[in-house]
Amino acid sequence: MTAAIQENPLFEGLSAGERHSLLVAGRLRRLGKGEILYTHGTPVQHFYLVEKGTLQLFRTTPDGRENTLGIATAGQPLGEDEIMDNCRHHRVNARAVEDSALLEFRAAWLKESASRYPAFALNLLSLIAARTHLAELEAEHQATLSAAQLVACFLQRVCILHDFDPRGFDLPYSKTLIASRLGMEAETFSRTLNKLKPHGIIVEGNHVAITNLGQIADYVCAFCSVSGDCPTHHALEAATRKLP
Amino acid sequence: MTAAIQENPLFEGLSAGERHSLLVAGRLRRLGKGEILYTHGTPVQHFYLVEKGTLQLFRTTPDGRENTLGIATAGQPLGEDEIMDNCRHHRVNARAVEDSALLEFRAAWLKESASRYPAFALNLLSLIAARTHLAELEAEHQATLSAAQLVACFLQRVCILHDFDPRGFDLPYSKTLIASRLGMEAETFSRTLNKLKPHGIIVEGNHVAITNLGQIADYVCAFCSVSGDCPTHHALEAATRKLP
DNA sequence: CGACACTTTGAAGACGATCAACGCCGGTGG
DNA sequence: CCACCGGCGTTGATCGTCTTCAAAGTGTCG
Repeated sequence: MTAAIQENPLFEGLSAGERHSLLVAGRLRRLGKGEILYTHGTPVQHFYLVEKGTLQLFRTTPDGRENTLGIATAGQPLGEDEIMDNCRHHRVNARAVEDSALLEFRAAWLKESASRYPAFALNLLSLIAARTHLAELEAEHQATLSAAQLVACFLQRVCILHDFDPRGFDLPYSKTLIASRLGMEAETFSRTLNKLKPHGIIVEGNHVAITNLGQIADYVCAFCSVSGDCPTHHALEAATRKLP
Repeated sequence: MTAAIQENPLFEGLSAGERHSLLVAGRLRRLGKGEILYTHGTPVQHFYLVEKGTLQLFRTTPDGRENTLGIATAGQPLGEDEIMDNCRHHRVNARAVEDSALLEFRAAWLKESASRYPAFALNLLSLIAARTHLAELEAEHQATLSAAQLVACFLQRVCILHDFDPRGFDLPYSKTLIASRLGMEAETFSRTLNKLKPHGIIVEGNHVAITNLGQIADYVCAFCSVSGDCPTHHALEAATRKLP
């Protein structure tokens, strides 16, 4: 049992005993790179917690395009929205983009646990509410920001989410996947990376260096409605201050 | 107390007594056209249910643009995401675009009620999960659909949401507001309306007629990942079948 | 070594934003 | 009663951005 599970905010405020009685219901599930966890249209049977690895959540349109909705890494829940929305069938596909491990629970377990432990229900509500906020923000970004601004915002989030050193880190996923996640073509993404240099982000190959937070704020955050309240940008500023 | 409140899905599965004990905590609040309910940055103090009228939820960016995130009409909850996400301060502004009435509850009431009544907590989870799904879908649409496709999808939703006759109805809000809601310029919106005629939607002035669902499906839904499962499009087909 | 996925670059084209101008309407005030 | 104004909606011309199509370089894995 990794820290990503044990210290998951979903179980905050529960006693060690309660936590244990919830977690024993989970079964370990391993996926190889490229393996499918579930596909659009199949019955919703499980709730998952990612223990290790990376999952791609995506949809396909009738005209054959593939659309990445999310990238789930260690600690992230999977399927909670479909279960709570009383979806019988999956709305998205989930695929491992690298060798991964998940904790698998029956779908009904989630609702039962929410009914039994009010603290768990509130944690779950908090988690889904936060996800809603992110999704709404993303819709706003897609509608108002340029490709380069989207990429800059994404790179900041990646850096914080994976606890990387802002001064230099490697992209944790392929550029193709990131481009798909951002709703742009791989060509546009590639071209865009070079345009970020004058705005405080240097990308060479797979390596990213966030060199000037002030420039990034002027270039991206100034056009986002969250702007001054952006937890990601603040976290980056705090992380940078701690460094020599 | 209107039906929009009494029959709100939020109270489904609760006894009449439980429902009453929840609703007595609400205070009626009236807003005139253009009046502000709350603004970005002010403390989150209340949860609201819209009883009548229309509210615009919007953000402003540092560079002075106004961004409409949502349009809330009768029956819709307001503020539940910010409360459940433990936001202390509002992330958005809310303004009445016409004379409106709301039922106002203390913010803490929402969490207390969710803790006390598991059925209420599950309804709340369901509601927020559905909202998440919509927000994610909207992000996908913004990233992949053209302006004309966005408008066509929106007009279908408006027709179902307000229970209009698909063969002919008037737009319930100003075109400026709709354009802002869809993240496009008013000029683009205006031009776009004329392009929809060959695809099954005729707009003249404020009047909309949805004339050919098959064409709309080919033009919009075929490029959306929900496509065959789209509840809105299905509802429209069902509504059309019932008509002479 | 060869197949194949990933990445990059170039050139052409489509699309939406922007700026500008005008018609329309409802309200205000003289 | 009419002149004026501001908000709204439409239309035209132009421009920048992103997609698309094409081609070639890079890397990995069998």
